[in-house]
Formats: sequence, C-alpha cells, structure tokens
Amino acid sequence: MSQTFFDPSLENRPIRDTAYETLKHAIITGQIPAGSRIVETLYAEQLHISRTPLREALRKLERDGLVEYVLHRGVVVRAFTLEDIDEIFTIRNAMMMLILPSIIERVTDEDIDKLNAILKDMDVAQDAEDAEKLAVYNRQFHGYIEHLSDKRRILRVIDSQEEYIIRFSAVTIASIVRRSKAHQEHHEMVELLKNRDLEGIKKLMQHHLDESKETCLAAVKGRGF
Amino acid sequence: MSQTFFDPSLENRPIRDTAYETLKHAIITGQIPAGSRIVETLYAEQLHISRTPLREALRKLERDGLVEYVLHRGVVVRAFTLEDIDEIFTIRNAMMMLILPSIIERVTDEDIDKLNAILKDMDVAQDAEDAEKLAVYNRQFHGYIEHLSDKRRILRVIDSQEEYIIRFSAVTIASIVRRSKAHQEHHEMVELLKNRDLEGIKKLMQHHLDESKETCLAAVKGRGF
DNA sequence: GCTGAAATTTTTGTATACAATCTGAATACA
DNA sequence: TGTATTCAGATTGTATACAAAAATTTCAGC
Repeated sequence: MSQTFFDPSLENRPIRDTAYETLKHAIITGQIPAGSRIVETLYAEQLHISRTPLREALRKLERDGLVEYVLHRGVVVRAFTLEDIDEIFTIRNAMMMLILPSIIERVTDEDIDKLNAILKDMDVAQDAEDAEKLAVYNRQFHGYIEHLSDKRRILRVIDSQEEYIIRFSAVTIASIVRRSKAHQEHHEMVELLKNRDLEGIKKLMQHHLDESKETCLAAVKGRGF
Repeated sequence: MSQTFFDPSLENRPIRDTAYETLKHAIITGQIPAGSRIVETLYAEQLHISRTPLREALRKLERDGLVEYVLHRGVVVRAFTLEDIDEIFTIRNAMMMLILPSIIERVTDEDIDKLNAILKDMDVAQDAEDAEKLAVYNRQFHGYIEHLSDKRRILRVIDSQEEYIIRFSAVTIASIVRRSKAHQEHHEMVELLKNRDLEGIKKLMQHHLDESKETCLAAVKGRGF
C-alpha cells in the first residue's frame, strides 16, 4: 500500500475514483488486512491527496460493504466469516443461473472463437501448473461468458460478489490447479455454448460453480482464513 | 423536497447520512424525477448544509445505483426501463427462494403470532380497500418473513432491490387491492410457516412473487412509467 | 440576422481551516 | 493500589476558499 504510487494528474477523472479503486484493490488483495482502521490523514498523505476526495472514496467503499463506519471513529476494513463466503458464492451462482438463457440467446461465433483463445492460454497455464496465471485466465473466461448476457443489473450483482471472491483467490489458487476436472469442464462449456445447448450448460454450470464454491470453502477452512 | 426540513443538530450522527437518506427517499418516491440533475450548491442550500457532506451522500447514492455521475457535470437521477424492473424483481425473487430453508429453520411460534397480527391489520385494509395502507403492511409482512433468515448478505441484496420496488409501488398500489388472491396467499403462507412446510412454502412463495412481478410490470406498462 | 470566438458565469474538483468529539495518559484523591 | 477526573493530542465532521472545467452569454465581424 505505502509503495503503491499513482499520479492523479495523469488521469482525466476525479482523484476520488482512483483513490477508491486503489483502496478497493488493496483491501481485496489483503494488503490492508481485515480489522485495519483507515485513518484519513494517514492515507491521504500516502496517496498524496487531501482528505476530501479520500473521504468520498471511503463513502463508496462503505456502500460496497468493504469497510464499516463507526461514529467519530472512521472506517474499519470488514472481516469475512465462512458464512459470508458461503453466501457470496450462493448469490453469485444463483445469479449466474438466471442469465444463462440470455447468454445462449446472444452468443455469436466470434464469441466462441474468443473463448477458445482464452482456453488455449489456460491449457498452457494448466500444463505449467502456473496457478497465478490460471486464476487470471479463469476470471477472464467466466467474465467473458457472463458479460454475453444483457442483464445489466444482474451482472452488477454478479460483479460485486466476484470482487469479494477475488479476495479468497490467494487462498484457493493452489486448489485450482489440482482440480483439473474444472479445466476439462471449461472446454465442455464452450462446446455447449457453440451448440446453444441451454439445458446442457445449465447442468454443467450448476455443477461447476457448486464445485468451485466447495473448493474455496474447503481451502479457506483448511488455512484458517 | 424543498419543504422537507430537518435539523441536523438534533441528530447524533453525520449530516451526510441524514442528507443521504433524505435524498434517497426523495428519489425513490419520485419527488426528484428521473433525469433530474442534482446541482450541489442548490441542494446544499435547500438542506442547509455545506457541499462537503452533500457530496459524500451523493457518492453513496452513486454506489447504490440511484444516481449516475458524469465527469464535470455532477450527478443525474437514473431512469428505469421495463427491463430494469424485470431484473429487479428477478433478483429479489431468486434471493428470496434461497433463504426459505433458513427461514423455516428459524421461525418461532412468537414469529407466527407477530405475522398473524400483521395479517389482521391487512384484513382491515383489504376490506376497506385502502391501497396505501395495504402497501405498507405488505412490505411489513414480507420484510418480517425475510428477516427471519440469518443470511445477512443475501438479505442485503434483497433489501437493496426492494428499495427500487418501492419506487413503483405508487403505480402498482391500485392493482394490489384488486388482486385479493394475493391476500389469501398471505394467510396460506403463515399456515405453511407454522407447519414448517418447506416444500409447500417454496411452491407458494415462487407463485406469489412471480404474480407480484407480473402485476407490477403490467401496471407500469399500462401507465407508461 | 447569423457565425464563431472571447469573456463571463456556473458548477464541479480539491485543498485547507476550524469545530466537535473521542481516546488515552497523567494526575488527584480515596 | 485502585479509581475518577481532567486535559492534551489525535481524529473525524463540516464549512469555506480557491482552482479547473464546462456551459452560457456577449459581441465583433460578416
């Protein structure tokens, strides 16, 4: 966090937004651990901005549920329990099931090509057992599929939950490589999308997401998150 | 809006929070219509506060999705399309189905009594065809049931969607009274809760929520919202 | 009267100043 | 020693001042 410098003057948008994203990233990646108190003057100095835009960024984080506000004590980074993680996946997975019809309806052949390209990258990462890269491609793959849907509000909910999921990816990363069955399922998904097989993809996606939820929960439980 | 006065000094919490709630209420009830531009100096003056807390309130509304921010142009109250309304109900209804098991698990006999009390009020309102009151009790009834669940994050999603639903209640209020079948269903719901009949309430709730969604969509479509 | 550039006004973006409140340590007292 | 109490420092809450950008108006030139 303290080493993360950014030059607000280079960006053509409010400092509060860059501050918001910087803080959000730092919280999600755990650079600012849960329970930390965010003292305004301290962070404003570190980010080389005044308290005003920082405070506006904090208000946004507050509504995101990433930090908690206490009267006259400022904001504190919120902690996650196993129940939280369970609910986050439950919400994400249910929302995903809701948009599958619109995805099948809107997917084009170009989209299939793009997905196959991502799959190729994933193949390499899987063979190399490069968990870090695989996690990135995994998000890219699922993100691409999700955003084939035109359900803006549902996507908004999915995206907001996925922000949290990224928080645990550091813990689950190792498990992902081991679960090579998941990798196989990604290939099957693209095949089902290509055939516009709604029932098939419903069944596979449900299973795939349930497994990823269990994998994460097990990993978090094991490591004592 | 302009007549809504509040004395910040009487409250023991930040002005920004009262401002946030005042604005939120005004937007939800349509006092500030969709498309309106919220000019900071104007609203700050009307609320008798400075721009600083007002801006923090706007950042919260931004994350709520109630207003939209445009670079150097400030915030504009967002409009709702039929697709938006469809998605809002879809999300709410799906989340509701997810928490039914925990509701059945946690409901006590005292809760049943409380729900029956609300039902009695609803009976009166229904007979008097008092749509306004019925809408209030309806929210109270469903709100009580929902919050029997201990799934905090899912409830958070439900609550956020229901804030939007209130926006359309002015349009749908008339239809509610007419749909006296819904009133009957509320009574059945309490009976099923009393018997801890999960499958029964799943089926009824699904039907009930689907109907209310269709009722709202039809009303909004008819009136050209 | 129309066009377009410059000036003015409006409005947002950010920084700073000051007030209110809380925290914690030092001190007084039982 | 233990417990209030008070006071200083730290931190948040709000207001104001100023900078930057956009919108609007004015007015010269045609």
